[in-house]
Amino acid sequence: MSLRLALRRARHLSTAAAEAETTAAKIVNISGAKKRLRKVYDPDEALKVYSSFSTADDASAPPASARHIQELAVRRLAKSRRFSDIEAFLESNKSKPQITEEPFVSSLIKSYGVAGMIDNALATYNQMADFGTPRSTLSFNALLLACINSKAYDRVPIFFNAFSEKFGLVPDKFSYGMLIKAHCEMESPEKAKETLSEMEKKGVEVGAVSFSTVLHALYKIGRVDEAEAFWNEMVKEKGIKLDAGSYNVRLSHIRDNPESLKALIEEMQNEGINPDPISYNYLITSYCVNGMMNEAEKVYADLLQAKGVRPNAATYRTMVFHSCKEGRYVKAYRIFKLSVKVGKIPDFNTLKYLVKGLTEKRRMVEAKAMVRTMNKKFPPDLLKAWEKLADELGLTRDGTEEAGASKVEKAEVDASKVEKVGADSGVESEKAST
DNA sequence: CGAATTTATG
Repeated sequence: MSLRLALRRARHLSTAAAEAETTAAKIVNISGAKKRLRKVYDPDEALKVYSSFSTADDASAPPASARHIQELAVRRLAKSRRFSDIEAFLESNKSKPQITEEPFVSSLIKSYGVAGMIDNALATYNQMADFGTPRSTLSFNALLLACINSKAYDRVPIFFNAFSEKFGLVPDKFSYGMLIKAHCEMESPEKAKETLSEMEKKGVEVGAVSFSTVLHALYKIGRVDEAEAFWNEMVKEKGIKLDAGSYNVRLSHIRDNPESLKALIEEMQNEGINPDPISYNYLITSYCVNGMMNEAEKVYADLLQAKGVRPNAATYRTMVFHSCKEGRYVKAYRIFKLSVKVGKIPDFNTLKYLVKGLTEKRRMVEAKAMVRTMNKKFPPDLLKAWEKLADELGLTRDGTEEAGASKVEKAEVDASKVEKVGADSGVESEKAST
């Protein structure tokens, strides 16, 4: 008997070891690396995943995916403010043979942008002559994007003019799109509008994105009348092709009136444009803050049934928060469970609100289940605060591992029930017992 | 698979 057990255990251990070895040392497969990076929050681990992957295949893999993984790793490092590591890592790529390929250099430039290191991005762009890398709008746009990601908006028009002239590059709709974004961020919609006219003059297509960027900027600085006139001008006179994003900009500025929101969503459907999750989130939020929880729930329920649209993480967060606010904690808990199932879990503060509410309502089973679930799901930086919260609420015992402890706790709960028949505040006795 | 846009922080 014990031999069989031992054998089984040995086999189990060896598979586990083999698995650990494959994940740590070699990830040949790209989607595997991506999956793993999404879960790995330690920047060193992220770097290891990236380098094991990038050394594993030099030329064979689709380079676009590899570059995406590089940006993910840089993002993780930047979050921990490990800028010298980022520099060392990205600079080391400059000795690789692919440095003569423009997409490869562009990826380095964009990665520096993601890290907020705009001077390194610019230096890399200037080095391209030394590398012998050809220039096109690809690297030009990468540099502009790096400025935007670094929030160095004032540099965008400077680089835009200087480098397009110096290297004889013809800006495309993406270049112009980023120039427009920069002007909008610097609160000068006039210049953004001028850029739009320049695009028309040069025969570059003005699409929904560029248009929506300017529209949003106008609303944001409170020029509502001008925004509406701009919509009429561009849509009715110039026949711009709209998308859900354009309508979402308008929806975002109808806050207090759920009926108007609903009407505008119907209008977009009549125009043949499908509302996206963001559109529905505006409607749901508006119902919630105007005390129309049942209507909000109906939109949410329809969204779960609908084909082609899914609730996103913000949908679950809004529904959980406002259900809690209305005291509907069990309903909120059900929504939370679904969000876990689909991997779109609300943020820490929302879940804090929920677990506190469940505890106050004496829904201990649900509260403890929640603590256990999130112990597995939260990244390390949030896990500490979560464990502290669970401790304060007296939820650290999960009631299954230690039978004795859970019995004692159960007895205490029952006692408090008997003590205060009809009273609904069990919070104090809970605090006292911990 | 991807270049530029748009939510809510209660």
